[in-house]
Parts: sequence; structure tokens; C-alpha cells
Amino acid sequence: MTTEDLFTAARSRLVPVLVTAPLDKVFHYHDANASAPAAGTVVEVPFGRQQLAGVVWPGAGDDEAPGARLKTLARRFEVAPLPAEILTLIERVAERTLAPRGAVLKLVLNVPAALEAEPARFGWRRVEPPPPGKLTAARARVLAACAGADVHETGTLAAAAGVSAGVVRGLAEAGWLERAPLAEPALPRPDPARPGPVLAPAQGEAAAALVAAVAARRQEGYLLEGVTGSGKTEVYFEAVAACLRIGRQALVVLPEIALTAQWLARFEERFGAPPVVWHSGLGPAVRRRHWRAALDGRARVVVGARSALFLPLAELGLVVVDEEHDSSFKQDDGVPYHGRDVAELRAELAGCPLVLASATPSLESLARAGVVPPPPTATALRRLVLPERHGGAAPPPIALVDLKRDRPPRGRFLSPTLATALAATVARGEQALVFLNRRGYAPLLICRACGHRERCPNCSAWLVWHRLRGRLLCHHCGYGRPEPAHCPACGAVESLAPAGPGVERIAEEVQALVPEARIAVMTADRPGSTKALQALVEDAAAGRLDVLVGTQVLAKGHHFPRLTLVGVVDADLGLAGGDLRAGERTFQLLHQVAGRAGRGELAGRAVVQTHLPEHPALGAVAAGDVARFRAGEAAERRAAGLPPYGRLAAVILSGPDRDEVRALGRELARGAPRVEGVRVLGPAPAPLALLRGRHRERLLVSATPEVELGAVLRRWLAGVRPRGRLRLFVDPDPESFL
DNA sequence: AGCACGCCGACT
DNA sequence: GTCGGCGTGCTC
Repeated sequence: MTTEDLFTAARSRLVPVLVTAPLDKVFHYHDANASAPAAGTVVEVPFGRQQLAGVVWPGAGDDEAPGARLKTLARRFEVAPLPAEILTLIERVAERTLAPRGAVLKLVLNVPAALEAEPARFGWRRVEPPPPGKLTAARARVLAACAGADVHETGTLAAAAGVSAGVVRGLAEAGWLERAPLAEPALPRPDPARPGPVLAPAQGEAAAALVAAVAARRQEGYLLEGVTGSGKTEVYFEAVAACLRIGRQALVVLPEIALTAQWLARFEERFGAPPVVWHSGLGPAVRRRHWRAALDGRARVVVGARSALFLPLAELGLVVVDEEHDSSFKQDDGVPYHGRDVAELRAELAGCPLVLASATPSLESLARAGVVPPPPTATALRRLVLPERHGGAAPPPIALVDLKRDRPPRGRFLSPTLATALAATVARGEQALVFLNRRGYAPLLICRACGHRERCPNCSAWLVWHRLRGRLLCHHCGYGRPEPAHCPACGAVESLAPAGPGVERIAEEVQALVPEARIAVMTADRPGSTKALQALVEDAAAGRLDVLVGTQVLAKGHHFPRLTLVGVVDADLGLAGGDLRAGERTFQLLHQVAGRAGRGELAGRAVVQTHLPEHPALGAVAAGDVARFRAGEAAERRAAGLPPYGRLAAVILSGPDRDEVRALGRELARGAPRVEGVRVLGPAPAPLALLRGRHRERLLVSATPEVELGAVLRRWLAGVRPRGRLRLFVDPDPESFL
């Protein structure tokens, strides 16, 4: 030890800590411990009146010398320090999203229980030598199951011996078994050496490129493009295998909705063991086990929803984003990050390949891959295309039904064309899927006597009639009340009429059309619906259902062999509202939904109903002319300077008082940046002008790609202190404009 | 984000 | 006369 070390050790040390509060500041604490905590050490600190988790931040802290009243570090958690990559990730995500670093840290340390030491669990071990005396048959079986010096759980032993837990406890009391601490259950290890499936030539080529990049640990981005059923998953599984072979961890992120039992089954089939999963539905025990496994390296492959991007994996060798176009990768509140960007950041920090996979890539990725003209500042993606459909089946033909000409009967929503197709499909013993992205029975109720419409008291939205539940619900804030017996405005009885369709109403219409059909409604919104949904999927796969009517949940991940008809009730839904990505999203959704048909032996087809058959997105879907649609969309965005050829940020102001919100909006507009290449539009009422009881105004900032938009926004908004209950939220890269 | 401090209206 | 509303400010 040098003199300097002695000096440092003797002095109570100053430790910079980033706490899990939405603050950007690094705070300092005393620490009298003999060894200095490394950067990344997870600690608990007193903060105001509370105890918070935090992380020891590298450097001395960027602020001026801390004040006199320093508190002392409460404790260090018994987990490995967060890898330096994670600390950099926090820094970079905060910078990019304009969120405080502490808020990003909270995404990483989101599992308070994971930080505590594993609560000791106990099992049983044989007592050696065994005590004298005779054993009953049941007891002998338990003892036989309890082999060697291993420690076994009560439940496992009882099950193996076919007896109740009481017998096991009895054996222990009689002195044959002794209590011993149970080792943490080992995580199954996916095996890359298992033979993979036989790949088609194009698949093999793409897989080889990815495998080479993983093996060489090249920091490169790939766009893996292939239609539904072209075998994208198998291709990136080879990259995962390569990653396992070089002894590094692989991270695959999927939209939560696509992380299905079927996906997991495919993984297990390839690797002989399940991956470590990460999604919102995990219980606290599993969360903690998986979080710790990610950090200490026992988790070799992690599959999860976007929150998995913040897991503290220390040895990343591959990052895959499947369904990379999916809008659910974007977080719209809190820290407004895009999963695709965070995935790329992680790959960059780990120095490993990134794979973006999709049948319908985002225009952003297509531009970076050079499919449409690339934006000036973007890093390129290498494009891998899987042209054929696995098994050689052609994609299903898609017919557009013009609702202005092929009109449904009054009060109905299925055109004669779709109705006929449905009946014929069921008559042939095949299955149909009817898609409508609208939950409930009807999107609103209107009084025929006085014209009154039931609206949400907290939001600028109609109340949706959920007939099965007998309630009116607001889909934005969760407000609900029982369905009224008469008009609340004029008192007229039986005057409330449903306007427009929801899935429940469509199911009713299908039932009337095809009385003998077995019909189910699938939506993702019911509480505890995961199990019920699973059961429905199994029923459909086993052929116990003829027609599925449902929302978004139907679009992904399930494979029904007898499904030959897909009907889209209203393709125009996503096109309303003036969202810049409306066309793109409609195209992606229709492509995906239609792709559900005819994936088995039987040929399938899709019938898409619309009032706007001339819309380019719909025309492209019907004609199968993907290239034309992409080129047109890119040209339009380029001309308008919209993403990916320009940047767009949203500033949302909200508060309970409309006039105060508007006043703040005007104040912001007055102080708007006057910078070359930046334009500020608004303020204007935000699309949902009233949401959860708060009035909302929005300013849009558009900028050329060269502008440092983050810095401009920071400078602008730093001078604005929203008073009182006013709130200011900035999304520097909004995906949705609702 | 929490949490307290602090300054103005309807209650035992 | 207090309980409690939420506006304001701070947290090493």
C-alpha cells in the first residue's frame, strides 16, 4: 500500500451516487468502508426522508463541491456492480430523450427485490448413516427419490415418490432426512450445438452473414427482411447460436404481444432449453431471478419486451429486434425512448452486431438500408432479404372491397362480398379471422330522440359501449359506468342506439350470417386475459373454432393451419387523424393480418373493406406492390422534411385549467428557438385535447437532420418553469401523434 | 418522484 | 379556533 492509498483509506471517502429519482443530478455521500466502491456499485442511500436505491457514478460527480451536510451511504447491495456499458447507456438514453438520468436508472433498477440477497430456501438431504429401523413402502420411495448428497425440495420428493408432503416431513421427524439449504435452481442452458433446421438457400446465406458478424464481433447493423413465413426467426436463431458458441449473451426483443408460447416453443425446439424471458407479466420471484441471472452471466439468451433492453447484461454478443417496425417499441411517457434506438445503442456499446428483423420494416430502417433514399446523417444497415415463403406457398391474394359501392345492409358492417366469403369458408370447414381494431360493441352511443352522445368526463373521447360487460368505458382513462337504461339527457327510453362497430358487434353479425359457426372474440384488454387468450388460441389451433373476431392480438404470432380467410372490417381506421406514419402503419398492419391466411396446406385470401380504395397504402397492399408504396412514401416524407429525412419533436403542455395551459403555450411560442433549420409550429390543442382531466396543447418542432435538435430543445425549455399544476413533456422523437 | 413546509377555506 | 387543500421547493 502506498502512502497515498493509506491517506485515502483513512479519510472518509466522498462517493458520487445517481439515485432512482427523476433527477439528473449526482449526489455525494460519505463512505467509511475500507474499500472504495467501484463505479456501478448498487447502493442504498438516505435521500430526503426516504431510502433510495442508487448507483455509484463514475468520476467525482460533475457538479461543484458538494455542501457541508453530507449523509452516509446506507449500504452496498450484494450484487455485482452494473457494467460500465450500462452506465454509459443511462447517460446516452438520458441525453437523447431529454429525460433525467435518474429516471433512466430507474428503468435499469426496476426490480427492487432483485437487489436484496436471495431469501434462503430449504430442502431435505439424507441423513448418513441412516438411523436404524424399518421403513414403510411410501417412506422408502421418498428416500429412494432423495438420492446422494443432493438437497431436494419437499414438493419434488413427494411428487417423485407419489406421496403427500406429509410423508416427507414424517421422514424428517423420524430422523431419516435433515433440513439443508437449497441451491438456487440452475437456469436451463440453451445448447447451440444442437442441429438447426434445414435452411432454404436464401436463409442459409443470410444466416451465414449474421453468424460471421457475430463470430467476428463486428459492430454492424443488419436489416433482416422477409415476408411472413419466410423463416426470419430461424435465421436469427443461427446468429443466437453463434453468439452462444463464442460465449457471449444474446438479447432478443419482441413486441410483448409477439412473445407467445409458440415463439418460445420454436426456441426450445432449436436450443433444447427455454431462454430467460423478461416481460411485464412476470411475478416478483422470477423477475428477481432473471435480473440477477442477466447481471451475473447465467442468462445466456434473454428474450423480452422493450424493457429487457435495460437489463444489465455484461457480455452482450448480439442484439436482435424482431418486428422492428412495431410501434409498441416506442415508449410514449416517462422516458420517451424507442426500443429500436436503445437496442442499437446497446449493440454499439457492446461492440456487437444488431439485427433488425421485419416483414414490413419501418421507413427509417429501409432508408438506412438503402431501399429508399437514405437520409444524409444515418449510419447504414446491411440488408438481408428472404424472398420466398417457406414451403413455397404464395402470399395470399388481397381483395379490396370499396364500401361505397359494395355496401353492407343498413346497420351492418360486413359487405356482401365479405359475408359471402365468410359463409363459404365456414361451409368448407375452414377457418376465418375477422379483424377490427376496436374493442367493445360500439364506439359510441347516440340518443335517437335528442342526439345526445355519451362522452367521457375526463377526456375528449366518446364512451365505448361494452355490451358483454354492460358498461360504458373510456379507452383513454379507464373511466366507466353501467350502461344507462334511458337517455341521460332527455330521459327518452330505449332511444340509445349504438353507432359504428366494435368486435363484439361484428361477432354478433357473423353469428347471424353463419348461425352454425363457432365464434370467439379475442381482445387483449380483459384483466387476467392471458390465460383465456391462450385457451382461445389452442381452441382455434385445434379446429374447435370456426371464426375468430378480434383486435390487434390476432395479427401476430399465431399459426392456425385451417385459416383460409382474413376479413378486415375497416382498413381506414388507422388512416384518420393525420399521423405522419398512418399510411405506413396501415400498410404494415394489413400486410401482417392478411399474412395470417393460408399458412398451412390450404390456400388463403384476404378481403379488406375500405372507403378509400384509392389510398396508396391500400392500393399497395392489394397490388402486392411494396416497392411502389415505399418509394412514394419516402418521396413524400423527403419533400416535407419529415422523418427519416428530417426530425420532428413534440412538446406537450398539460394542466387542469385550459386557459393556463394556453397561456404557457403562448409563452413557449414567444421564446421559441430562432435557429437555422428549425421551425416551431403551434401551440394548438393536442389531438386528445382533454385527457384524464387535463387539458393539453402541443407544439411541434421540425428540424433538418443536421440540426442538434436535442441541444436546441434543451436550451429552449431550460428557461421555462411550468408553475402550479402545469406540466411540460417533451418527446424528441414521437412515433404516434396522439 | 416523494415529502414537508406553508398559507388560505369549511368543519368537530 | 383547527384539519386539510395543494402550490413551492428540496433532496448529498
